[in-house]
Order: sequence, then C-alpha cells, then structure tokens
Amino acid sequence: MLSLRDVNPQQREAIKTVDGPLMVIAGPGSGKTRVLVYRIAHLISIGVPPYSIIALTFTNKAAKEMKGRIRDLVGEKSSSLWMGTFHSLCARLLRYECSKLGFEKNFSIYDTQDSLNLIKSVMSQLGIPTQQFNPSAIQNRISRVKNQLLTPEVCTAQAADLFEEKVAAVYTRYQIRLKENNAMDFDDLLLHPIHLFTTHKKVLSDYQDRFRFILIDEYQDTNHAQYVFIKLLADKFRNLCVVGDDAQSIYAFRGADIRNILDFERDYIGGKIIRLEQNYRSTKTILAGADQLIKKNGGQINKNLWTDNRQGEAITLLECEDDKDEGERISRRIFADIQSKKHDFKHIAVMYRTNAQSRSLEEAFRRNSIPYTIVGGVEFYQRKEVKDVLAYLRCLVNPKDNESVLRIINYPNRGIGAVSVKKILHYAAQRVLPLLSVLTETKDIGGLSEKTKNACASFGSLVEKYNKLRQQISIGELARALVDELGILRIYKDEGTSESMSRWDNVQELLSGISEFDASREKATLEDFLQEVSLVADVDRWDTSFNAVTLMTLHSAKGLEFPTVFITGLEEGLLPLYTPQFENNDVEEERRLFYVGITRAMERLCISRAHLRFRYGDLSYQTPSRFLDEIDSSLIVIDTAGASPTQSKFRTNGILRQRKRATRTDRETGSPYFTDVDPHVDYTSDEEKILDVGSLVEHEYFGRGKVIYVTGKGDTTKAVVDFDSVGRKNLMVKFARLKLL
DNA sequence: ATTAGGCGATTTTTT
DNA sequence: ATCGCCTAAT
Repeated sequence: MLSLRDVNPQQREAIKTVDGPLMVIAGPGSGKTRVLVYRIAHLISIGVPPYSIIALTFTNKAAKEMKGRIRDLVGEKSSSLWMGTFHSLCARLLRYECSKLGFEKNFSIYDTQDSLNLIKSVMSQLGIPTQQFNPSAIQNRISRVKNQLLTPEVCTAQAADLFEEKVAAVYTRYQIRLKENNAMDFDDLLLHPIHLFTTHKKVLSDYQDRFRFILIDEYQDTNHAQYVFIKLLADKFRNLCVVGDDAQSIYAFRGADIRNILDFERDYIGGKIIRLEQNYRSTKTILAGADQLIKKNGGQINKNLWTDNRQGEAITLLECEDDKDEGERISRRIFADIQSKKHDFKHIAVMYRTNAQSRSLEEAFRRNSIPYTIVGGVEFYQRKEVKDVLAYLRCLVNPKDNESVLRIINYPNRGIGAVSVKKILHYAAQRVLPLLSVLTETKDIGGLSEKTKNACASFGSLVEKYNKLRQQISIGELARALVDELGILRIYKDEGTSESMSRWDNVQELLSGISEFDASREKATLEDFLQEVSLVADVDRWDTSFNAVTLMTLHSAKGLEFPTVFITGLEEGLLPLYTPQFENNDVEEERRLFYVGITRAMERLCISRAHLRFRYGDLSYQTPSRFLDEIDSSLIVIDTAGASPTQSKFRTNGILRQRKRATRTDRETGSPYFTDVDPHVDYTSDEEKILDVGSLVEHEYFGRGKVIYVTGKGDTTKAVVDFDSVGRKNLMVKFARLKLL
C-alpha cells in the first residue's frame, strides 16, 4: 500500500478522491506535482490498470519527471500510462486513428513557421496582397478561430468585414492545402481528434472506456479546444481531475481560457473542489509580496496562501542605469550569492519578459565568466540549417509534404530559382499531384530550361534513392549519408565564418541527436523522431545537470523553482509589456506573469529596473513598473548603490577589447560554457573588437564624441555616441570607422 | 530571363 | 539571426 505520510490533509483528500470530477486549486508551491504523482500511484495501487489513465501536462519535461516519480512509487507497470502534453498525446492518438479522417499515419506536423509559409503561399494563390493583409495577422486569426472550433464554412458565413472575409478565404484554402500535404498544424492536432470523436461515436466510446481516469495539469492554461476534447473524453465516467491556479494563467494570447477553471462547478455538477493553500516553497516575505501583487487583480478564486517557512530576507530592487548596468549588477550579486551561501550557479535563474532582454544579460555573464544556459530564444529545431535537414527527412517520410519539398528544392543551390519553382508548382497543382512526384517527369513542364529540368530530376532521384535506402539502414546512418551526399557540412566548413561554423556544429548535433534517438529504443523510426522533434519545447531540452545560471522568459519559468530568482526589466511598457500593434494589452495577465515569476523563488528574490534601455533599436527612458507600487515597500530594499557601468570593477582595461564569442551550439544544447574554456573562441577577426562605454572617439564627419552605449555583436555592433557637434547618433561600428582618442 | 548574393530592417509571450 | 528587397552576374 502506498504510504501517504508526507502529505497534508488537503493533499491527501485530493489524492484519495478517485470518483467523480475534482478540481484542485493549487497555489504556487503547494505541492500539486506531488498530488498528481501520488494520485496516479494511488490509482494504480488500488488496482486501476495504468493504461486506463491519461494525464495531460503542460510540458514534456514535466511529464517525464512525473513519470519517473510514479515509476519509483509503483514500478515498471506504470509505463503503459499515457502521460504527456495535449499535443504529443493527440499526435499519438492520431497516429492510430487518422485514416478515419483521410490522413495517412506518416503525416507531417507543421510548426508556426511552416504554417506561415503555407499561408503566404495560399495568399498568393488567392491573389491576396501581403502588403495589405499581414500574413502573421491572418495566421493568428486562423489559429484563434480554430481553437474556437469554428469551421471554414462558419467563418465564411460569419465574416463581418473585409479582413474577416480574407481570413475565411485563406482558412478554407489553407485546410485543403494541409490535407493535400498530409500535414497538420499545432491546432489541428487538437481539432482532428475532436472532429473524430464527434463524427465517430464508436471511436469516442472506445476511448471513453479506455481512459477512465483523466488528469490535467495547469488547467488554467487550457484553451477551448482542449476543454472540449477533455469534456468529450470524460463524458461517460466523469473521473476527471483538473489541477490549476487561476492566478497563474498566462497564455491567454494563445487562446487559454480562464473560464475553463472558473466555470468548472457549472460544467461538472457535483464535482468536488479542493484548495491547496499551504506553500512549501517560498519564504514568508516572498509569498507576501506575491500575494499583495495578485490581489490587485479582480475576479479570482479566493485563496489564503500561507507558509510555515521562515520570514526570509527582503526582496531587493536594483535600480540600474541601463541594461548593461543591470547585467553587471546581477553578475555581482550572483558572485556574492555564491560566495556567501551554499548556493551554486545552477540554483539561480534570471527571468525576463521578452527574449530580446537576454542579450545584455548574456554579454554581462560572458564578461564576468558566469556560466549560463538559455531556455528559449531561437530554438535549436527552428534554426535554418536544422530545419533544412529535417525537411529532407520529412520528404522521405511524407512525400506529399510540399512545404518541405519547397524548402529544400534549391538547398543546397542547384539552380532551381523562384521562377522555376512557381512553374513546377503550377504544373503539379493543376494535376493535383504532389510536388515531389512531378520532379522526375519534367518533360511536360513548360518554360523550364534543360539545366533546370536536369536539376529537378537529380533532386527527385536523390530523394528516391534515400527512400529505398531507408529500408536497409538505420535512421542515424541514413541521415548522415544524406547530409554527406548533399555536402552540407563541407559547404559550411568551406565558408569558414564563425556563423557557418556554428551551423556546422548544429548539423552535427542534429545528426548525433538522431543517432541517439536511434540507439535509445528498439525500433526507432524516422516518423517517431520527426514527431518528437516537432513537439518539443525548449524547456524540454533544458539540461539541469550543468552547473549554470538559467536564463529564461517568465513564460518558460512556469512550474519551476529556484533558490534565487532575478526578475529583470520592471518598467512600464516592458513588464507590463505593451505593444502599440496589438490592442489586447492585458495588464492583469502581465500581473499574473510577474506573479508566476515571483513565486518561482524559494529564498531570494531580486528584481531590477533600468532607467535607460534599448527598445526597438532606440534608447529610451523607462519609468518604473506600476507593479513595484503594488508590493508593500516594507518588503523591499532598494539598491541604488551599484556602480555605473563605467566604474564597474569588472570592466576590462583596454578600450578596444577582444571579444570572445561562443558558438550557437553551446547555447542550443543548453550546456553552459565558460568563457575561458570555450573551444570555439574566435580570436581572428578585427571586427570582433568592440567599444567600451565611456570611450572618447573621433568620427570623420561628426568629430569628437563619447560612447554612451554599445550593443550588438560582431558585424552588427552598434554604438550610441554623443558628439560635441551633432549630439547623439546611433552608428554601426563596422561602418563608422571611429578613431579612439 | 533567372538566379545568387548583398544589404537593410526588424523582434511578445509558445505547443 | 532571418526575411525580403534590390542589384549584379550569368
């Protein structure tokens, strides 16, 4: 029997209430993961077969961790339990069932970028000008209506203005094209199962019978489609347990609907609600600050959070000159933290609202030799060179995948340019044939030169060749052979720039990733590999075994905890963020985001703001975030004593200084690098030299000036220089030919 | 007529 | 860092 000694009464009740709907409102740090883990272990221990349990988590990483803990409690039998993200479990379900919807099981999964490319292609097909109608705006809108489960027909009928008409037209055509490509986008992974369930009652009833116990984590961030999916699945037995916290809902922009949690009682009549209010994570001070802040939001479920933990130290507010100063001051605090306490680099996280903010922090950490790892940013699997190789593999798996074919038809360059591609595309579209299938038979395509036809044919036969080879060798060998034949690595090597070196690294890493995947399971298929990489988030790749400071957005920080947390950029317009383009600036959601950040901290919380910050390529004066006033000043100690950037004791002496640059690979693998041992240091280029803030310089036309700010790296380094004659100028260092005085 | 390569502008949060 | 536009080269 499972021992429940180390759980509190509310947790125990949540674990043991196995019949009927249950909602657990779990404040931050209240042990909700423990509840989920124990609840599943409990179900298994009272005889529920693991394969009749489905548990939906927010990240793959969380799923993996929980699965591990469950295995520790009940052993190997837990492996038949379905646990994962909505997207990955739906993809799995669709692998079994998609033929009923007219898809083949080797379907491709399109990420946001693939989907945008398809939308652009549809728009050009429909003659909708992209200058007038922003493809991303159309994409966003389509995603939103899909999450609302509105069909193209309904959208067309409901279109109220010109924009909506265009959206409906693109949406209609987009779905057709997806199906022609045997492809699905992220939204489809949810929509298709719902469609399947509503049109095939027997299938629904089979799955209802199978998954008698349903658990959902982070319920506050489910969208309407996910809600409907769950409602259908739970309809028969109603053994549904949802866990969430309305105060931590931060994905409204992605369609998350907080009503799912607020309306639970109405939707699941007779359901039980349990509150977990004891916090085991944070100090009294941190919890109090978080609580004061979140109370400024209206319309939430009432909670009385409390903790037995010690009072702890005050929250520190760093008031900084600019983002560079912010980075320096945080660096120094990190050193102080490490020297004075048992804390190590890996116990520290630095969080920010936008990915762009990571740059100045990275530079500071590099200057100060602080090992760090970044979660998010430009993700590994989004990188061009990685996507290119993946596109080849996708073509092999799914020959109908025209988007992937288009990506690589002229990569590496084989002389098939945009005009030729258009002709081929037109030819294939008229005959409703996949692009790939017409490439070896180009005789009838009008207007193509002999050279182009030959290039097409050899591309076509290359794909054919590897398709045959696929039956004979392992996927690791296959990918390597393909990359070798294409000469991709050689091309990057020959180019010899640091950028191409990093591309080389990334392709190598992808290849070893495939081999690793290959070795890690019995029968590794390319389909499985591609599905997995389509659905990984960057947090999933986050490797916690390295001793490094973690940099991440507040969104990625969800569900995590750290002894020391820094939250940067507490400035109006940044946190809360407002953007002129979108009207839907939701201050309450921004407040929840800050709340999520604060409550990640166990012992120490340090927040920061800068007076000056580069935003949208311009240096601007920032005012303090309103959120700073919403936390009682007695909880906060303000630190203005830090040195200005020019006085920093970490500053190096030279005015021009050699900059060491790490390759992208270091970041993307999540492995921290130490500036001193970085094997990819590039000492060669003159353009790697950068200016220091405070230096006096002379410009050919503007004369004497003082460097106010330096940003960017390598060729894109920019500097703000205050000239005696003309005042402040933003210059590209590469072209400005500044002379040092 | 096509294609390749260079240059300049731009970046909210993400499965 | 990537996309799109422009121009030079073929």
